[in-house]
Order: sequence, then structure tokens, then C-alpha cells
Amino acid sequence: MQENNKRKNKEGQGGNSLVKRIERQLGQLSRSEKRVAQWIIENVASAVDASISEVAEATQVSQPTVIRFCRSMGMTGFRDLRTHLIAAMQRPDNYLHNDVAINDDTDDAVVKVVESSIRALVDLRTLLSGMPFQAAIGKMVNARQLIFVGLGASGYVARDACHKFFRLGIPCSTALDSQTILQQSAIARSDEVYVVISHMGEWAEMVDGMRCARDRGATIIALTDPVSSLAKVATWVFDCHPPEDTNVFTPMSSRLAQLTLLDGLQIGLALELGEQAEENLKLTKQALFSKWSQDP
Amino acid sequence: MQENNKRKNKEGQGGNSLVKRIERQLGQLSRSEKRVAQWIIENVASAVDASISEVAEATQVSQPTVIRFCRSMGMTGFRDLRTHLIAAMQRPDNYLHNDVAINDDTDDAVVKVVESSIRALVDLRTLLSGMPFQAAIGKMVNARQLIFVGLGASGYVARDACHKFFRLGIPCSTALDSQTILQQSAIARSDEVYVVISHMGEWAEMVDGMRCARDRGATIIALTDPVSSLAKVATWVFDCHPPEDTNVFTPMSSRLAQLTLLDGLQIGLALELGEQAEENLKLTKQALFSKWSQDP
DNA sequence: TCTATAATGTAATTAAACTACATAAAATGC
DNA sequence: GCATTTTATGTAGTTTAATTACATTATAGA
Repeated sequence: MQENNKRKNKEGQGGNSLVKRIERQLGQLSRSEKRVAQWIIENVASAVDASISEVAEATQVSQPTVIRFCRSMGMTGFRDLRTHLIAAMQRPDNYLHNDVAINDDTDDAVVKVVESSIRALVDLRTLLSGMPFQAAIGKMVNARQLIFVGLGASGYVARDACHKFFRLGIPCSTALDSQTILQQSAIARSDEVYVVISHMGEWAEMVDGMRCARDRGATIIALTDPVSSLAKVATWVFDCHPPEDTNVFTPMSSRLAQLTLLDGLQIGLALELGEQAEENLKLTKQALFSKWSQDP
Repeated sequence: MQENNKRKNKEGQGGNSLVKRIERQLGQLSRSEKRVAQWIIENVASAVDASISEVAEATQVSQPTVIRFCRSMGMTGFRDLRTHLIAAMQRPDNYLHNDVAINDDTDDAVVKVVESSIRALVDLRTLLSGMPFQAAIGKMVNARQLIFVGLGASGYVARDACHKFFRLGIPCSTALDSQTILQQSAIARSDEVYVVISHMGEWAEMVDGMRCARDRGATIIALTDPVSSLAKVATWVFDCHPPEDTNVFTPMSSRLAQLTLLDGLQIGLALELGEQAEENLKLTKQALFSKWSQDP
């Protein structure tokens, strides 16, 4: 009992994931077992929650065949397979993107939503190296004020970012509608940094405002599509192009990428600012906690 | 005030989030359940392979008590607990690698931030199966109005959610400060659904307001820590507990999980509502696009 | 075509997870 | 201190999941 625990832990940690292993062995499997394998690969997410009877039904094979498949994979049985699948799902590269379909049931749809969010962030990670963090943070360090700009849904991202950055002790404000953007940028100064969030970067008033601010010497950091008009006006661009999306049920996972990017900028800036910022973060955090975690 | 965390670094083999959570709740458990908790903490490795009867025998309690323990931990049952234990075992303590350190350079820090965001969503993925989507959506379908509630940083999440849901064509509003929450809940109706976002779920005014709304028959859907006061008042709870976090440089990745969860609820609701909601989504999307994608 | 072998399914078995109810212990009110 | 409620726990039974033994069908080679 104890020795097989050890074995399992090692396998779980060890290099290649179960999904890849199943793919590799596909050729050696019989027709029915192959069906099971295929279904699991395509539905890893639902597979981890499924019982043997559910798998059998989904793949139109008998329950013993499912177990035979498990054994072919070198597992002791279905329970063991499930263990390994759960473990494999902890590695985010196992998530594939699937669109929500109109006839999905609730649980499937939710799983797909979460997985597409994970994908959005995994994609972001691969793009990080090309992004001008150093440069953007360099400008922010010396800024008199940070102004977060976003319209519509991007306005919520801008607000969230503003709330994050002000805790560093830097003056921060927002501009969330055309009028405010135009007025704000009309008095822009060269020691101000605008952080602009926009999916396609084509709203005329926003682009005009930012052009004006840029002309007056301000720094424009844009989280937007790099081929957009906004990108042309910006000082620094962070590539945030939402995937083309023909499906109304696809949520805007790209805003998660924006939020995470802004988290990255804020943390980077905090490190650059050093002790003072760290102290401010600590104090703002304590201000909330002390309220109720002190009294008995 | 943060001191009590230090005590917990004692156990050598598996310091992971679920174990920490069990430790944190040890105090609230009854004598028998505490025995189960203790045994699991001390034998995480064997626990992941154990059946319910093995656990019962090892701890000298009855099988239902083991299940009761699982429920006390916010899991749906033993199977669910096992799922989470397996997932938690996948990262013994490399969690520290994701924490930003004061002497990290910018690029390292940014990568860590993105990875901890991914982590948060992968964790969410494993929690999904225990969440009451069906029930929550069932209530929303017939609601006269959805009210999104959140204080401070959670207010931005509430706003974002409100903006998402209104596009289905449902009346939506927000309550983002104590005063508004108390007033709103004072006139709550049984056909209203409150969606409450709160990290620890312990703000007195918010809990009071929601209790009042609940007493008046409203449905309370809470995205919060399942052991909180808010969770006790809520009709349905979605487990959103932020990881214990001693590092000021760790961003609040858990809000990404909340946003994603709300995306899931919105999509689920859209599917439930059917064609009308789909049409509304399409129209709100077109309203934006037509502005600039039509004229040449 | 017949036999041998592999593949798959059916039905029964065992074991795991869970529920409903009963009882015991502890806490509360008088 | 006793009755009453509440909470904690266990017993026994139910349901569901996993597995086995065996029967059937398909396939390949003589």
C-alpha cells in the first residue's frame, strides 16, 4: 500500500502528461478503445468528472471496454485513470479551446468558458517577451499622474487598474467617456502617462484625444490591437488583440489578459519604485484587514 | 497580525493550499471531524488513494462522519475531496516560485504574475464541479431584476458583471457601497436575485443587508469564502476563497476567477433563456461594431 | 469453411459512496 | 437539577460505481 503510493506520485510529477501518452498509444488500441481514447482527449475536462458509466455512454461502448482501455494505458483501473487525469489537468497546456454551442448543457458551457479563459492567459504568456514593460515602467516611475482610459466594457478594466495603481501612492485618475477623454487630453502634460485600454483601438474620439495628449508630450501606453489607429498614436503598445469571434456566446476572455497585463505593470512598477511603494501596499492592505481580523 | 501563518509551516511533506485550508478550519470542526482532518493533514499522500472506509477505519470514526467532514470543507462529498487532494498534491510547494520577490527583475516578475493568474483559473477549473450553476441560473431565469453587490475592489467585478448581464436584456443594477446595499436590501423582493462578490465575506453591513434581503425572500448568490458569514446567509455559494497571501507583491488573481465564474453564469443563463437572449447579445454587439466597421 | 484468437458485450458481483433515521452527548432554559 | 432542545455521531440500508466472469461476435489464417 505504501509502495504503490510512491510510485504514483513519481509518475504524476514526471515529465509528459497523460493526455500525450494516450495520443501516442492511439495506434495500438482496438477500435472501441480508440473511441474512448479519442473522447477523453477531446473532453479531458468533462472526463475528469465523469463516472465509468458516463464515459461508456458518451462513447457508445460497454463499461468493461472502458476499463480495458484504462488497463491498456497501464493504469490499474478507472479510478486510477481518473487520478492521473486530474493530475494532468493541473498542467495548463492540456486545455484546448472549444466554443460554447447553443445546445450545450450548463456544465459543459461553464467548463468551456473557464478553459477559454485559461487559453487566453496561456497565449498571453507566450506574447510577454515582445512587450515593452521596461520602457513603459520607466515612464511611469517619473510620472506626475497616471490616467487610465477606457470606454464601455474596457472602462471597467481601466477602473480596476486605477484602483490597483493608486495603492502604490501615485496620483491616478480615470477617463471613461469621450467628453472626459477629450478634456483631459486637452490639458495633458509631458510628465503624465496615459494607459489606454481598447479592444480594437478605433473609436475616433479616443484616438483623437490620445493624439492630442501625445502632441502635448504625454506618454501613451496602449493595450490594444497593434494594427489599430490607436496603436499608431501610442508611445508604447501592448499587443492585446481579441480573437476573431463569430460566436455570441464567447465571453471576452481578452479582458482577463488585459487585467493580468496591468497586474504585471503594477507589480513591475512597485519593484521599480522600491521600499516606498512596498510600504504603501502594505498599509492599504492592513487598512482593510485590521477592521475585522483584530477583534475577537 | 500576519503571525499566525508562520505556525503552519511545520509539516514537512505536503504544504499545499487544500491542506492549509483544512488547517485553517480545524477550530470550527467537531471532535470526530477534527480527527479526520488531522489524519488527512498528516497522511496526505495515503489519503489521496484511500477509500472512504479506509479513512473511517484509520481515524476510528464512522463513514458518514468522513462525508460530513468533506461537506464541512465545502466539498460536495468524498469523491470531490479526493479530486481536490489529488490536484493539490500536484504542486507540493513550488507555489513559492510564483511569488514575486523584491529583487526580481521586471520580466521575471511579469512572468510570475501571469503564471499565478493561470494558476488561479486552473484552480477554479477543479472547483467547478461542486458549484451550483444549475440552481443559480434557475433562479436568475425568473428574476425580475439582478442586483450585483461588491465593495472596494470587488465593486469593479460587480460592475463588470452588471455590464455583462444587462446585455441579455434583463434589468440589472449594482450596489457598491454600504448605504446603497442596506437601502436596496430593505426593499428586496422574492423575485429578485442578488449576486454578491466578496473575498472574505465578513463585512458586517454587507452581511446584514444580505440577511435582510434573504429574509424578505430574495435569492442571494454569493461568490465568497464558503466558511464566511456571508456564505451562511447566502442561498447559493460559489467557492471563491483567495489564497492566503503574505506577500504584498501578489496581485489579487482571485478576482480573475470571479470574473470568469460570472462569465460562466452569464453564458449559462443565456443558453437557458434561449433565442431571445441570443438575439439581444447579437444586437448589443452589432450596436458597437456598426459604428465604424460599416463606413468605408 | 472451419478453427483459433482477439474484441466486445451481458449480466452478476463486489465495493464504494451516500442517505435516512436512531441514538447519544452536550448545551440551554427553567 | 431536571426537562428540552440542539448538536454530534453511529447503524443500517440504498444507490451508484467499479469490476469480474463468462458469453457472444467478429476477424484472420489454414
